[in-house]
Amino acid sequence: MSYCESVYAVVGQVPRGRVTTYRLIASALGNPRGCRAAGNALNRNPDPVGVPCYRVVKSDGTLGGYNGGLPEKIRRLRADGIEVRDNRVLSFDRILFSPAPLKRS
DNA sequence: ATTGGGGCCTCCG
DNA sequence: TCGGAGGCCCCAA
Repeated sequence: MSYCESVYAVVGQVPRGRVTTYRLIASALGNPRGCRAAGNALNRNPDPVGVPCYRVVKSDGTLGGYNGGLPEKIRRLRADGIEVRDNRVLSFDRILFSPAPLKRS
């Protein structure tokens, strides 16, 4: 399983109404420094339906980027009941989700 | 609030 | 195969 695929697998763990960060994803895969690589993987998200990459934000709670455009990312988050203001997720510390470590094969 | 430097991975020549 | 560029980042100044 490629790095990209494992990234998608981890993102799949994030429940509705919660968010996670690029950093946490990289950590779950065993390397906290791979955060940028994780972002790179999500950038070319092959399956926007099965992989809700809009639930992934920066480690400081700001939104980060989105292939479909930020407005779209915000809309999707709101649809999940998450409030966004000034490019930042509200109550970030309360809805932050830490993915379980994933073993790579 | 900005900025520069660092590090991980994938794609393309 | 090898090398370089770039990406939805992070953190210390």
